[in-house]
Amino acid sequence: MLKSIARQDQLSRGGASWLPWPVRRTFMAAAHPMELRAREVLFHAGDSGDGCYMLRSGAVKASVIARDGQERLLAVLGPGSLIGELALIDDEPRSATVSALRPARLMHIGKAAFFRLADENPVIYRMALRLLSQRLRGTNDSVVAQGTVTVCGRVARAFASLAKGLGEELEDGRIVLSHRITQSDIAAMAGVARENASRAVNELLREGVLGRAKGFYVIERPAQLFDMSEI
Amino acid sequence: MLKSIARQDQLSRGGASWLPWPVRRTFMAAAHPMELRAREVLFHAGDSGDGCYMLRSGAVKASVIARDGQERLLAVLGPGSLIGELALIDDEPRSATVSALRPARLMHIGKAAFFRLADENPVIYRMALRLLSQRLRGTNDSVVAQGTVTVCGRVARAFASLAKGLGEELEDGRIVLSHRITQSDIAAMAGVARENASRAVNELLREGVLGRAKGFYVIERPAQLFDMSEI
DNA sequence: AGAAGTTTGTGATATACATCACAAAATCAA
DNA sequence: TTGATTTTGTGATGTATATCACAAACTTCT
Repeated sequence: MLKSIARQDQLSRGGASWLPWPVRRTFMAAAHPMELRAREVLFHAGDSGDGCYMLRSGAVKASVIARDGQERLLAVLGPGSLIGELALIDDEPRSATVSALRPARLMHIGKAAFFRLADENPVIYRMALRLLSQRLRGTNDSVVAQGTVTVCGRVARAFASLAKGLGEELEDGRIVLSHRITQSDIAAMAGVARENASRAVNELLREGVLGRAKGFYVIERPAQLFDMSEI
Repeated sequence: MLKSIARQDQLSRGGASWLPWPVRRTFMAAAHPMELRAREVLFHAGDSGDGCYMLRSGAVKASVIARDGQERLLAVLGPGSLIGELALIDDEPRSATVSALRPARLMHIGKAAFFRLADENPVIYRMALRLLSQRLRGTNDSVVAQGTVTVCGRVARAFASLAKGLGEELEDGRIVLSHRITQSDIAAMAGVARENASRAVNELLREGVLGRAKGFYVIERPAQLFDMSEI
């Protein structure tokens, strides 16, 4: 029997599930359901954006294209994740491109509705602050890691991030990433060349930290992986 | 005559100055003034923290020590900046060490007081969300820059960040960093070796983007510097 | 099933950057 | 001032990682 990581650790996915039930219902009532086909783009970096999204099912990635044309994956997000909240809050353009890795169902909530609800229920503001706060801790860590951690460590971090975003924990503690992930994705998350991501992944497989099952990556020893990811 | 960059662009410093005046007065009434001597530590990464601080005068740095012992500067902050808001919001330990670069005056506001005031004045929540949102955009950019931008570009980014944190704009548009900054600081901000920071700084001086006056760095061509800092 | 496309593995080479070493210059302390 | 300390500049060398090249192993499509 599978238990989503998100269930234990909602915050890391930015889920709204822990909002008090009445608030949550009002919130959902103000939101509109929508769907994305695989590879469909939700929005592009630079777009002006009204509102944010909550991912109900499926998986999406947030990425930016650097000046030199390289794509860098900022995150791979699974069910429960809040998406596009930056533009909602500060009226600046979308900071990243978000697209579906596989068919996805989302709820959209507009800016006006969001702030109206939040003004009535400050718990929503608190939730949003916590979420951004957690994300900021994560990116701060990434900045430091990028400069001090070796390729293999950064690849380990990429897997740790994937585990948080879309991992499902088995009873024995192992974590399955039930989505086909290419080494190019890993490379784009870790910020390394694809060839070196390949070597690092094999290193992790050889060490037994990582495994494969039915074409999916499995984190065999989460504790060790997370430890490698520490800065 | 000097004009602080913060005056034009409060948000980038996280200043609360644009809060409606009545709210601002209530806010300040709930806060306690305090001082730091040069080099004094406000808090260490890992400390538990109650409340946050607003920098009234002076300058502080936020840094983390990576696993390998390297110090990485996340930011150098000037008057108007909000400090320590992450631990305030999410009850986790302090994410970085903050210490004074020179004598500093701050206001401290406790967690309970902050949330009481914010519940009464949602504009405070909105301000805090905007602030975190802006910071998140900044760190996201840093992550991408770290992986795709060359040493000289990252050093340019460090200067751009310093300009936002404690720059003062002259009438002619140049920006003075009225604080003694060592190349080691630059290196720690850019995430490069000190020797290479030295070479990059001299490159920028040679190109005329950067200059020196009375021992302080001057950004001679801000537009060009900011352009170099784009990802 | 077979062709076409994509992903992966791996050696060889190139390169940006770190590290080392040390002297010159600037700053600080008495 | 003058010695001590910190900061800076710059060559020489080392190393991790990017880049190139190409074949093998998978997927996907019809």
